[in-house]
Amino acid sequence: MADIHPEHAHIIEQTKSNMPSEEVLEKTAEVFKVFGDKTRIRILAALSEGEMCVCCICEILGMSQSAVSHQLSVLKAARLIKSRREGKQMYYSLDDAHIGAILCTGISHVEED
Amino acid sequence: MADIHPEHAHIIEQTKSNMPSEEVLEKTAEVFKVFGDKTRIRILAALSEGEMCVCCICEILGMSQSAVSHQLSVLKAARLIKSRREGKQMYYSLDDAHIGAILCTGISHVEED
DNA sequence: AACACATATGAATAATTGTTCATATGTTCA
DNA sequence: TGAACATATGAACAATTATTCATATGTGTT
Repeated sequence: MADIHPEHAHIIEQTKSNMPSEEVLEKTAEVFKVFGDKTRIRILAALSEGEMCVCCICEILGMSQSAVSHQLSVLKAARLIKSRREGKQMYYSLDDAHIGAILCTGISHVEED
Repeated sequence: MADIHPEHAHIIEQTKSNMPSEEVLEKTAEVFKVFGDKTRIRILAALSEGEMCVCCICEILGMSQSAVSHQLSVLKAARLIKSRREGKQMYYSLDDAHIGAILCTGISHVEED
């Protein structure tokens, strides 16, 4: 690590004190990490159309029930989606409006340019 | 994969046709994946305070020059940051306002609740 | 040109992670 | 209760990735 130049000391201190806490940054990275997988993004994109059962998600993604279910549990653990049982089927949906907003922001960023 | 129930066929088709293209979803996941690492989030959070040289980033994060430089190159390849040389030093900054906005959205989501 | 400084990069390693396969759990219906 | 259906989950494997170490590249100074 290079030495600290005296003229940098100020900006270093100021930046450190303005940054969010390590805990917040860590949790933020964890949230983005969950968004950072193609299968999970596809699931979220499907659910942004409305609540859906597991077999529909499998069909839309063209993936195995097991693979989808594993990813649903990752999404649920991160509180990006919630579930509701109706008879034999489980219906999943986005946990709150925030999730759809984050997804849209990311998609917009990609679509622009 | 479970069979498709006739009453689900409609929602499956409709959802499929409303979803963004596979290419967009793939790229979106890639962008979020880059946000999905604590070191990179810390770098972005530091840069959201303003442009900064590598040695300052190292000092703020308390990490080795090599580790920081590797992550800077990941961020640059994903066009989340841009760089500018001034003498011996490289100054990095967020690539555009979008990046700060995505970061803020994620942080806000974590901070709320 | 030679040296010191700031940053970048290749190779290696350890850790994390997504999918598959097999099987378990929970629900409905006969 | 037993069979069929829908979903969940544990273990294993392959693939990806973040850091470290060593070294290379690029820039200013003498």
